[in-house]
Amino acid sequence: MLSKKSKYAIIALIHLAKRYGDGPIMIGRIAEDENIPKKFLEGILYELKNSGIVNSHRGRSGGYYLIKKPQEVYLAQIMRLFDGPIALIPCVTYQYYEPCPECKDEKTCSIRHVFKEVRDATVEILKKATLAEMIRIEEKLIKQL
Amino acid sequence: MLSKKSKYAIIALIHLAKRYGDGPIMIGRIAEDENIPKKFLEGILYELKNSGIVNSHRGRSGGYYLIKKPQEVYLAQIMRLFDGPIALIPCVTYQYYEPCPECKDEKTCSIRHVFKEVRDATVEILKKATLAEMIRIEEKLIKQL
DNA sequence: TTAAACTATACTAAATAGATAGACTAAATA
DNA sequence: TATTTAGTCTATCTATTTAGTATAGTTTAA
Repeated sequence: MLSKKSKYAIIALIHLAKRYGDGPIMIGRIAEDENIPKKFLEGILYELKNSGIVNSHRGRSGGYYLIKKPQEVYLAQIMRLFDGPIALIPCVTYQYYEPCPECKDEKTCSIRHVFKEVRDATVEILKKATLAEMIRIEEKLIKQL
Repeated sequence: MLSKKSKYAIIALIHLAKRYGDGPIMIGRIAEDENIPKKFLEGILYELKNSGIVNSHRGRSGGYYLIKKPQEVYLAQIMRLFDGPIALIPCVTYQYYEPCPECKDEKTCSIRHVFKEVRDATVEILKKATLAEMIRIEEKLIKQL
């Protein structure tokens, strides 16, 4: 399951992406608009800042804003930041590789083979899902109502 | 991530599927061959029995055996049994549906839309992955060595 | 100079994961 | 029929993670 941290991060980033170029948005504003506990969101935005996706200004009329372009931030990246690997078993991750302790031979492991397929399919979808694309999808869904 | 329970269940079921029709296999045998803690595996096989995938005989020469055909047991089913829904957010599951508390409008939610795609792609792969198919994949991988 | 807003660390409650313990029941066989 | 073997079933334990709160700052614009 996607953690609340990832979910809130995605929601907050979409919020910022919709206002890309408008200057800093206050944490309290985002928290209220998006129904996210403010204190919790503070920590999330702080991590997003440390990883170079957003930036902030302090003090009065401060807030957070996106520094990457909305079409350059994709969900896979955000999820990896907060939840770690996207793969469902550690032996098919690139960045967090670990062998399965009970595995007899990784090269012939059918479980690994299937979960690698799952991982590849998932990553393909989550790399296409940029913030810009998320906004586009929402607009499309609204039109269809 | 896949839980150890699901992983061990899949391994044990593949073990039984390879010996389908050979009569009961002891828990201790499976545990030793597959490097799974025996007591832990007991509980797992017990759950698999209660959900009608395997059956068992007690006493001397007892053990577990598959009652469903290897081509009728697929990974999605095993994972749902031990780990719950395959979807990454509860608003796109069929069997465990729950609305996201922070969601403003489910019908136009782009996050939901993308994670529904992920879910569908994952389920498609995990439904094809029957025990019979897992054995076939392993054989293919061995030949390729 | 003050209040709004971010920075940083630490803490806690609840849930879950991974496993173990132990008493019990059934079946085979010597 | 006594004994051994192996599954049955419930309970417990411990460590980790998750989700969220608390507190004590520091910056900066108005």
